Amino acid sequence: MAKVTIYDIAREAGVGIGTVSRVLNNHTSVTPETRKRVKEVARRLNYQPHTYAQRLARRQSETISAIIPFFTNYFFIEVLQGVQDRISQLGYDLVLYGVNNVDQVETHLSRALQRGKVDGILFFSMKLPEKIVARLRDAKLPMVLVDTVSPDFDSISVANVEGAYAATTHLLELGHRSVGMVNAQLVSTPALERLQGYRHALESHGITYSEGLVKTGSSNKQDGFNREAGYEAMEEFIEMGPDMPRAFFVSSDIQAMGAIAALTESGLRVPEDVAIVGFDDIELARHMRLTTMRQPMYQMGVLAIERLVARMSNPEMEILHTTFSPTLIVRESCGALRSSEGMPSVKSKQR
Amino acid sequence: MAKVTIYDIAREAGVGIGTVSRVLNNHTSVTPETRKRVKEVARRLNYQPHTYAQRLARRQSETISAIIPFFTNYFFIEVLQGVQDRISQLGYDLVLYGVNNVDQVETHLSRALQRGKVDGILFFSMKLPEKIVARLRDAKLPMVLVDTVSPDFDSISVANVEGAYAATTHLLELGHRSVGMVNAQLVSTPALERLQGYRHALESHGITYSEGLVKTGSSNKQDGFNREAGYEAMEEFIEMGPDMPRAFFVSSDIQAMGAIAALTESGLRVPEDVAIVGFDDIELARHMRLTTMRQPMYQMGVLAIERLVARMSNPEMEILHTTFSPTLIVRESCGALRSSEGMPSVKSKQR
DNA sequence: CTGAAAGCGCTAACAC
DNA sequence: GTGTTAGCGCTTTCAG
Repeated sequence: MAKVTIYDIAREAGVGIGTVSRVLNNHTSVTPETRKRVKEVARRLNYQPHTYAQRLARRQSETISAIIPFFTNYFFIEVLQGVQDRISQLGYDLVLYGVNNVDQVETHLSRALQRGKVDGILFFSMKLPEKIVARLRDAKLPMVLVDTVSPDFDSISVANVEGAYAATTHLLELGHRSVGMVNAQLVSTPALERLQGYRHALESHGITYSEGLVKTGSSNKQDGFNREAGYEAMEEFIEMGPDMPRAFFVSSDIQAMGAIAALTESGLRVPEDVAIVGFDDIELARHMRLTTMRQPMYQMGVLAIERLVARMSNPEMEILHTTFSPTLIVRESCGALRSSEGMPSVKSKQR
Repeated sequence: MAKVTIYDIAREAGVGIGTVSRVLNNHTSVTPETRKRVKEVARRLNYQPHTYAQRLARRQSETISAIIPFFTNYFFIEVLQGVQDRISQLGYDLVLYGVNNVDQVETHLSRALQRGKVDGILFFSMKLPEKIVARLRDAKLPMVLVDTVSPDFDSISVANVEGAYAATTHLLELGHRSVGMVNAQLVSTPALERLQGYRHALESHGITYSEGLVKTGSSNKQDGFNREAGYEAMEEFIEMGPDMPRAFFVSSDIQAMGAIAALTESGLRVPEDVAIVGFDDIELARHMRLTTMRQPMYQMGVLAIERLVARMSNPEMEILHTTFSPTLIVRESCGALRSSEGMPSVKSKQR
């Protein structure tokens, strides 16, 4: 590999390195003529600037890091696409710190905090370790939170209350008077907020909220946002027998998968016997024809980068919290669509 | 943020910067005493080395980049976990270039090739642009291919022939004499190899291979590895009427999803009427109870990094191609499990 | 406009 | 052992 430096160019073009630097960085005040000559030589020599020499001299890294839990799966992958697209348009590099378990959060954050390494951080879907907050603040490193919130930093998230309200309302407007909820553990903020939205929807339709109609299941992996928990919760509902609601708002699509499995195994059909609305719109949801609340993941990623860049260029900017409204995606699981085909599930046809 | 440099430390500790550098880099030949003192001061001043100054001086980036198609979704996410875990153990940074469409491949590759930027590249699941090969070779930048192959570079991939053979054999051993295949476009190497394995399996069981029993569908997005193509292919089979095979090897899980939908919509049940075996073991497969060939994705990621690091430290090393054997995961879609046992519980199906 | 020179912060070769 | 001195390759004053 040619190890061409600006000195080589300077020599060849018969100018000083300062001038070379100027034309390469599109600075003003260089004669069109010399500019042309330098550019010409640079191309001929196949010059490439050395990334780290630039970063050192410019005192900025032109890179952004993302600390992201791998286990959120589809959500993160979609958001990441938005992040990636925007970031590369802006000419930044993305260094990824994927977190497989909570212990890695601190390690990775520390690395990202290494002096000069990154110009900004995106922190995803996890609660920010308290001990880090202080370090972060006096490191003065711009950071924006995605899918999680803290008063100290900018954030991009989803309107959970509103989304749950819309989901529940949809079921109500379909004529259901008894709507249950399969929720995740209340230690999780999204779970809490979605419960709120569910409850509000009920009440503003003149229906009394009842604790007995909200179940969580015991599997607490990922705060209950998992398939088993959904399965277990629905099993409990099924045990209620005839009193069981015929419509459910489930706090995540992945739980809805479990819930539907439980239903199917008990000979209950979706949506003929039971209507389901989920939350997230993971890829699975489309295949399963699940009605659900979609989060604008790609846009969230794009905005996250834009917000971060904005803060980088103006650290004194007021802290901004943006929430996106999820959209109701009507498919078949809620029964709103009249369909002769039913749900294309392997199991639903086996019985 | 404290902008502490080794000069500050040197002054405070009453030594030269050389000495400071030595103790910080755990070099030999420093009196235990001064070593202790320097470390002490460094900690007190909360010193952090400047990443890019180090990289410039050391002439190595301690970072690896991955160029990876986002659209392979689940596969890539799993592999990435292995990559991430191993990479951070080794103390490297991962810069990610996610590709959303083919045009980005070259852009991203060029960026990764920027002088000094990375010590090595991981290139995933896509065919390497010819024009790049040359540049890559004389950039002398170590690169390993994952899930794709080229004679010029190390690679980690999956034994497609073998996997397809195993899948087909499984169906054959279940008693099926007529086994069809839903394949992807033959322009894709994996598709070609999987066809080979299918054919070999047939022939070594004394069954004549027939072209009429292999269908692809017309949707050519991602070389036919998509849901619609699977759906279309299966529709064609269904039109065969009574001559239609009752068992199918499908070249990817995502196609299998489409195929199953087509079957279900025609009133055919899986596995009672038709047996299906897929390939990949994406997350969806578990939920759909799809029998399939699992690729050891996490390990592939780990090995990819190890291979890359090996090559970085020894560029003259002979080029190595490693193929992993996929494992047959028996679930319900193939009919091997007796349905009289009832539906397995959700939990028992978890990995 | 442009050349020379002084850093950016660290590593490493070289004397003492 | 340890201080000194060159770089690493580029950006950015500062004179002219």
